[in-house]
Order: sequence, then structure tokens, then C-alpha cells
Amino acid sequence: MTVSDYSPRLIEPKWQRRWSDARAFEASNTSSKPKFYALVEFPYPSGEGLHAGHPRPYTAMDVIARKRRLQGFNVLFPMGWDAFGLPTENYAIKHRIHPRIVTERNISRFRKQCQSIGFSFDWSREVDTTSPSYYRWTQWIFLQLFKHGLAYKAEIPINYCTSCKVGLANEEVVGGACERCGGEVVRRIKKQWMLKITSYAQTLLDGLDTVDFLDKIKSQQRNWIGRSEGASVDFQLVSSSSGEPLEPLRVFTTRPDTLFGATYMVIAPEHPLITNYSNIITNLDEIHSYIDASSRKSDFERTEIAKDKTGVPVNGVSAVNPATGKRIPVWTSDYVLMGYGTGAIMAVPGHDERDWEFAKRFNLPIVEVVSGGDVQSSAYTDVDDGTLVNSGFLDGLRVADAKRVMIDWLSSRNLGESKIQYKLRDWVFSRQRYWGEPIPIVDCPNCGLIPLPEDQLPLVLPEVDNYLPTDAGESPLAAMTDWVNTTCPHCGGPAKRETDTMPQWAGSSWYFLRYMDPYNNNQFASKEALDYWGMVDWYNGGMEHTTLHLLYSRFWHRFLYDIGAVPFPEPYAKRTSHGMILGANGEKMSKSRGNVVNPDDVIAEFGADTLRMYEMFLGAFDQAIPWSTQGVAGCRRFLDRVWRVQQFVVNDETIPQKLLADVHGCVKKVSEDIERMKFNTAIASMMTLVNVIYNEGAITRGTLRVLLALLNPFAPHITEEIWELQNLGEPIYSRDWPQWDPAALERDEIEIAIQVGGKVRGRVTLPLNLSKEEAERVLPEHPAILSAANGRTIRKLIYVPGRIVNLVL
RNA sequence: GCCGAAGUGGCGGAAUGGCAGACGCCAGAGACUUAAAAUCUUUUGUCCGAUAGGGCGUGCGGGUUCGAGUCCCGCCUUCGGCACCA
Repeated sequence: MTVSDYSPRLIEPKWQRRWSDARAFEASNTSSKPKFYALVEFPYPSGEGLHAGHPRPYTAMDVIARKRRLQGFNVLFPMGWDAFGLPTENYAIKHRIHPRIVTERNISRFRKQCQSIGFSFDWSREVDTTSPSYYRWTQWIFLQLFKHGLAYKAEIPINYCTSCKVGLANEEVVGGACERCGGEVVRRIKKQWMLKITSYAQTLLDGLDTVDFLDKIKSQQRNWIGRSEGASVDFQLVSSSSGEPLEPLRVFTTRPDTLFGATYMVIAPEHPLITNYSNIITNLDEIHSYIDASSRKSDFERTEIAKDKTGVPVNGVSAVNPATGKRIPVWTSDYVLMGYGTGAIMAVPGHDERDWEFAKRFNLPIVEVVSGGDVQSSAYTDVDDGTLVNSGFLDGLRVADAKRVMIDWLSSRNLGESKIQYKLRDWVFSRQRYWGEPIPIVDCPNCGLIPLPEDQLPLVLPEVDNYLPTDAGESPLAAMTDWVNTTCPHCGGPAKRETDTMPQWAGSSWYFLRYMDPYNNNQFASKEALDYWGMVDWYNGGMEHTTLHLLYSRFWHRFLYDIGAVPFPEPYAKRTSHGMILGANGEKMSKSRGNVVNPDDVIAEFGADTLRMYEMFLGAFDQAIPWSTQGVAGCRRFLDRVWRVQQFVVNDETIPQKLLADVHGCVKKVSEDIERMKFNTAIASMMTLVNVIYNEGAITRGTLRVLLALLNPFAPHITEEIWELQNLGEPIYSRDWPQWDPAALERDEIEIAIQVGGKVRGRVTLPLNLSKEEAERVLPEHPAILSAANGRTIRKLIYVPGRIVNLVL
């Protein structure tokens, strides 16, 4: 038969309409089928629209979702918009348009683009974090956090972006610069809303053992939470002149075994000790000028000049080493950070590199307490191989034992105890910006911070004239006196609303729950919906969100679990991640580099199915790969070949054994590779099958069915169209995933290689069930073996059934 | 410095310890065509060789093994993350 040309321009919109009309991909909250919840990170709808990187994770999960539907699952595969955020606000400021309008415009562009690629999202469940019916529940969750003491306001030094004029979470500071705009970040003292994620440090760590995340994701989260085991130790402070005892100074150390080697102490420049004892400190001027100098450094500068230690002694105050009983000096230096541990350390220069450098720089005594190195020339830090010396009752013990003995000794004297310390810090939750969720708190001069009653939610963003933050660093909402001035929900007296808004991470911390029940006006999701859908079965997203979104949403979710609002403790059963798509020049795609590929252009030239195929074929899914226009053309060529397979269709259904094995082998390969996210090799195997069909010049209708069903999740439009043209029945999306028959893959005999000393020297066809014993009897006489041996004596013959014959001559 | 991933043709990349380079791109040859494009067939790691065949080949150096891209030891390089975290 003759076949008309493959025309994606015509068939793609046709099938997109059909799917939509048939509600083919809408999930049901009441289904007898097993459920499967597939999730991709919802995008920030920027003004630029989708770029070539977006479709990669979406197509991957679309392939999985479509396969699961064919496998008989009730699949929830939703999409939404993480639409609060700075770029929209900046655009609104520049062009004097309300961010709401910008957001709506961007969303409709993104939605249209996603639909043109043929993703099987359930559009009936779309969510938008900026819609009041959505952020009402973001505010509700915040109120629960507040009521449980996990949201608090604190005057703390924060990372402040001088360009965005907002406070940033530690996670948002990248190399000393603002994660979003690249602007300079300085430290500033400001009263900010904080979320106590640190209370969940251990829970978040333990939860990782219960979920199926890629190892690199788990290790990055563990790293970020940064648990370390050690001891807290109190050092008695005394007045240097009178010897009069002062308050004890508490430190955290991971090396309590080295306590006898602590020859001085160092406190952070911000440590309260300096103010507390200003009356007895004798060099206050010197100290203050040091504090002043170091506070002017940003965090970035502080670490940049890490090589050269600076510091000044705190004269007038001394500490007593509890192990030796000796008086040791107290110093202040910015290599000790106020934000970790207690902001003070015991310095053991013999066995800590930083302390060693500091001691050398300022001529402080270095004492060896663990043998094995030369502490005068460098710090000896090995903990596995060393014995305690110069340490009284610890002498002769190994480091690990000495730690235990010292902790026992300290706790029995009430001088210290074992302690676990985390690097994780509380989450700075305030933004001095307009385009975010208002924080539903009222500040009353009489009652303090009062939560808005829940029936007053959502607290809707008011209209303002100007979206710029004030020069004082206040949110633009602060200028809205009508809105700010309110009454206290508690006493009814005059009070002021909080004018900071929430960070972008708020709305994305729970959005997967809203998809389960997006129109519920009474709860963020009903108990039935939560019970039915449960954990997200498979969540794919970017590595860049591992310590931000992924950690934050696990924290919120675990909190919701603890207050009984959700029935399962971890949100995501499985988490995978994709590699970035780079520009053709191997660099990150960006407007400034001019290497951005717009999916619309690819669709216009080649079609959506080609775009999808190429995104899945270009390489290993978890690796960054440069875009190649020629590679795209190759995928289009493959689809053209699939289209022309129609000319080979025969009515005879008998298939030769060899071809049968190829077909079943392909079903197995594609089925298994999709589960492992080895999309490139799944496609390669389908290409091979099509090549075989071309060589045969014939394909049965049964084989065509199998081929189209396997290819359908990758290229859904063309496969449905051929299916329809060939009258193969109800559309593929309503059918079953093909099964493979292991029996069809079995062969009686197989050709294997003959190696001589590991080098291939011949081939031999043998029965597959030839046993080892039989082989050792028969093979030395086999002509193919004798020819490979080429007259030399066979000293040893290794036969691996179905694999190899190796001769040692 | 620490944690993680990776290094294979001209290119993107395949290979449960068992035939390295599947599949695709690029390039070459042929068929079809007045011609070109498209399509179909075919060649394509590298060196020696007319062929048969052989040598060399998975970042580098060792090792284990009948057999190593794969496992072990020691390096080098690249990328991602963390970093004065006591």
C-alpha cells in the first residue's frame, strides 16, 4: 500500500484534542485500580516560557505515567505553577504592571506549551500558588507551625541581598552571592520570621532511611543537616587579676579525648561574653575595633581569607581547663562562628589544623596529647590510629576509647555531657517583598504576636501602588497603612499586620497534597483523598533543589504528620533526578549566552513526538548533555521510518521464530529500561526492532500492535494515529502494556566466542543446555576449538554456558 | 580540604567479570533520479597488510583473574555539592 506523509502538524493537535475531550488522563479519587502518583516539580512560570530543559523531566515522568496507565493503574500525574517570586515582581516594577497580570500571562503561555508537547497531565487538577484559594492553606499551615512554636520572630544576623533588598535563607546564598540575582550578600541584623527546622534535624535524617531516594540525594541531605557527635564541656571562667570565678563558658567539641591538650579558648566576635564582662576586660578598645573590622566582612570574605588567621586576646578573663586545672587564655577570632555550636571553642592546636595555625600565628603553646605525629610541624588529626599521651587518666587509650572515658569523667563531675550537633540552621522565612503570601500574624502592643483566626483566611494581598521595597528594607506592604492598621484578634485594640511575606519555598512545600483534592474549600485536602493517594510514588526533580525545596517540603510534611493533618510521615516514596540540558556549545543554556533552544521551534520544525524522543534519547537521563540539532533530525528520521512501517503490514499472523525473539526481547528491554530510567537504551532497542522489520520487509498486525504500544509513551501522537489508520481498535491509551513471553526468548543453541588467553580467536555454535562436564569432554575435540588452538596443546579449557569458551594453551 | 559522580571512536553514548564501541549523529560508497533532495542498501576505532590475517586500543601506573571498560591499590583530570562547622 502507499502511505501518505507523516505530518505531525496535523495529527498532534488532533490527538491532543481527543485526549482532552475523552478526559483520558484525569485521575479518579475513587477507583478500584491500584493508585500511582507520579510527580514532577511544578515550574516557575517565567516570562521566557519553556526552554529545552523543561521537557526532559516532564517527558520522562510522562513516559512512566503513560506506561503505568497501560499497566492498569489509576495514575495521578498533575501540573501546576509555583508562581510567586522575584522575577515576576521585578518585571512588574519595571513595566508597571500588576504581578497578577504578568503571572496569568506567563501561566497561560506555559500551559499552552506543555499541552503542545502532549504531556498526559491531569489538567483538571492544576494548582497555582498565587491564587488565594491555594495560599489560604499555605497560610493555614504557617499558623499551625506558629501555634506549635515552630515559627518565631528573632533579631538575627541575616544574609541580606543588596540588590533584591531581601533577607535570604542560608540555602539561597551561593558562593557569597544571591542565588537568584547574583547580587552581593551582606550580613545585617533584622527582625525576621524563622522556622525551626532544626527541631526536625534528626527526624529528617532518620526519615531518609525509610525512602527510596538516589544515594547522592540522600548523602547531600545528610551532608547539609551535618550531624556530628561529640560533647559539650564547661570551662570555668575566672577574672585574670583576682582569680574570682565567673560564669562557665560552654563549648562543643568532637574531640573530648584531647581535652588535656586544650591550651587556649576562642570565642566568636559576636559572643555575648564580651559585653557581659566589659567591666573586667582590660583591652576593650582593641577588641571592639576587631569586632568592627570582622563585622564589615561578608561571610564570603570571611571564608575567602580563611588562610590567614586573625584575632585578639580577651584580656582580663581566663578559663580553667577542667582536665589539667590550668588557667588558659581566652581569645576572640572570626574563625569561630557564632552560628554553630555555642560560638566558642576549646582550642587544641596539636590536633586541629585551624587551632594549630592560630597558635603558630600568635605563639600559643602546642601540646601533644595523641601520639603518632609531630605536633610542632603540623596538627596530627588522625583519629583511627593514635594513642593518648600527656593526658593523665587517658594515657595509653585509643582515641575512640578516650572519647568515651572523658565523656563519662565529665558527666560524673557535671562538667559536660555527650552532645550531638547539627550544621542545619533555622529557615529564614521572611521576605521584604510584595509578591508572596502575606504572613497572617498581627502584632499587638498589648498581646504580642497574635495569629489571625483561621476563619479570616485567606489573608489576601492588598493592591499597592508601588511594588518596590522601601529603602529602609521594609516590604512595600508597609506603606499600605489602611491594610497594616488593624485590630488585635485577641483584645480588639489597635494593632499592626505583619508586612513581610513568605519566601517562594512556602507554596511548593506542600503543593503535592493539594493536587489530591484541589477544590476543597474546607481543608487543604480531605482525609479520604489523603488516605487514597498517600505518598507520592515517584518524584523526579533537579539536584539543585535537594537542600532547598526537597528538604523544606519534607520538614513541612513531617510536621503535618506530627499534628495529625496527614496520615503518612514522609511525602515522597522515591526521588530521582535528571541532568541538565546544555546548549549546543556545551555551556548552560541562557539568554546571555545566546544558546537557548525553544521547544516551540523544535515542534514547528519536527513535531512534538520528535522533541520527546530526542529529549529521551540524547543520553543517560541523569547526566548533563549538550543539545544537538542533528541528533533531533535523527529522531525525526526514526519516526518517519516507523510511519512507513505501515507499508509492510501483512495479514498473515505467523512470525518466524527469530523475529518473535526480537519482538519479545524488545518488550522486555523497553519495559525494564523505563523502570530504570534508561530511556536512551529503550529507544535504541525499538530502533533495532524497526531495522529488523525493514530487513524482513514485512510486519504482522500483532507485531505492529506491540511496537506501537511500546513506543506510545514516548511518541503518543504518531502511535495513536497509525493505530487508527490500521484499524487496530480502541485507542492505545485505553489498552494494556505488552507482556513478554520468556519462552519466546529461549533458543536451543547459541553462537559464542572462543577466546585464547582472553582474545577472541573464533566462534562456535553450541546447544544452550550443554553442561559443563559434557563440554569439557566434547569441546577439546571440536573442530572450531582445534582451529582456534592452531595445533598448540590446550592446557585448560574454561566453558561458561551461553557465554564463552576460553582456552589456555 | 571533605562528600558525590564521571573519564570509552570525529561526536552523543552502549556493554549482570565473558565477542568493547549497541543505537544514533557525522562522513564515505552504491541504487533510484535528467539532476538534486528525500528514501533504500552498504562501509565506518586505529595501525600494518592487496587479501587472508595480525598488532594496538575504554584517563595514567600497578595488581587480582583463564578472562578486566567493569573488581582491588596508588595517581591524574573534569563536573556537581559542602566548606575556618570545632
